[in-house]
Amino acid sequence: MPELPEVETVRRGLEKLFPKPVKIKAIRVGNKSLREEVKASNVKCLKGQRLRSFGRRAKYLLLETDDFMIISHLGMTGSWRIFEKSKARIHDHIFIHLDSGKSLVYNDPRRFGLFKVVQKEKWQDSPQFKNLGPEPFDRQNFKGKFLYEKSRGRKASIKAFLMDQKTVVGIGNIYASEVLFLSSVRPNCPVNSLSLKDFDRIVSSSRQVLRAAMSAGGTTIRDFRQAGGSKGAFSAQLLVYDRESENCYRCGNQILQAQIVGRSSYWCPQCQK
DNA sequence: CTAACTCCCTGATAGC
DNA sequence: TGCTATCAGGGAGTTA
Repeated sequence: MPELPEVETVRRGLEKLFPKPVKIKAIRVGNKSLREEVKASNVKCLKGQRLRSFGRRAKYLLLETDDFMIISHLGMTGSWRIFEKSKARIHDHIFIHLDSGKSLVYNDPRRFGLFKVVQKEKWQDSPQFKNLGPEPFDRQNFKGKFLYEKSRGRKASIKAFLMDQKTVVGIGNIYASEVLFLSSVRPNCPVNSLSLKDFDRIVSSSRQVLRAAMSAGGTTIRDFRQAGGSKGAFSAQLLVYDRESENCYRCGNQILQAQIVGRSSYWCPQCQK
């Protein structure tokens, strides 16, 4: 569910709701494991800490406290919500009770998400942050030339390449299809056959799509919710994703759908070559 | 190293 | 109505 725009939307929502540090009064975790087990003994150190800032790296949320960093990944169906009164819902797994009386609650039906607490200064040492590519809005490192050079001699499709977090972070299945539509490149095109010019377009389209999606508060197909509970409005602006057999907004041709390396992909056979 | 597959898990939906 | 099969926005582990 959550790609960069969704994670960033949650981050901004939390920042807006907690502009000043808030103290953690208590933390409670459920007994079902997420991607990794969440032990009460590993999170009890958060009691008494103040939540100071909300960051993001790739699709990971970084909740900074006085001495620790909470690393949170939403998997496919994870969400952070703020409640005045904590009335547990099904699939609630983590409750962070704040001094203000509000509670931050993590809900995740499929439990593909991640929640771990590490020493603040060492958060980048976590294995999750090894081998990650550049951020899409890092103009120094994410550019056409970088993708061009990285792709030489490779056989993967451009869609697999773009979704690989070692190439660039934050792009998942929805936005990969959208980016490639804007770039006029078919998702199954082998990366080795693309030119520097193609990659320049792919880079600028990536930023364009991600920026627009963030402005709209992300994309809700089914589960995604902002921290305040609203859905993401970018669903209404999707050009190809989830539009199989519908007409291309640009040329009118039918949008095609196929599995590419195991994921549903959408494209216009007329606009994308 | 790369690339393709499989699995983790629950819920929604389509088809019979 | 009720059953079964398939699919879903991610990522890690295995295999060749």
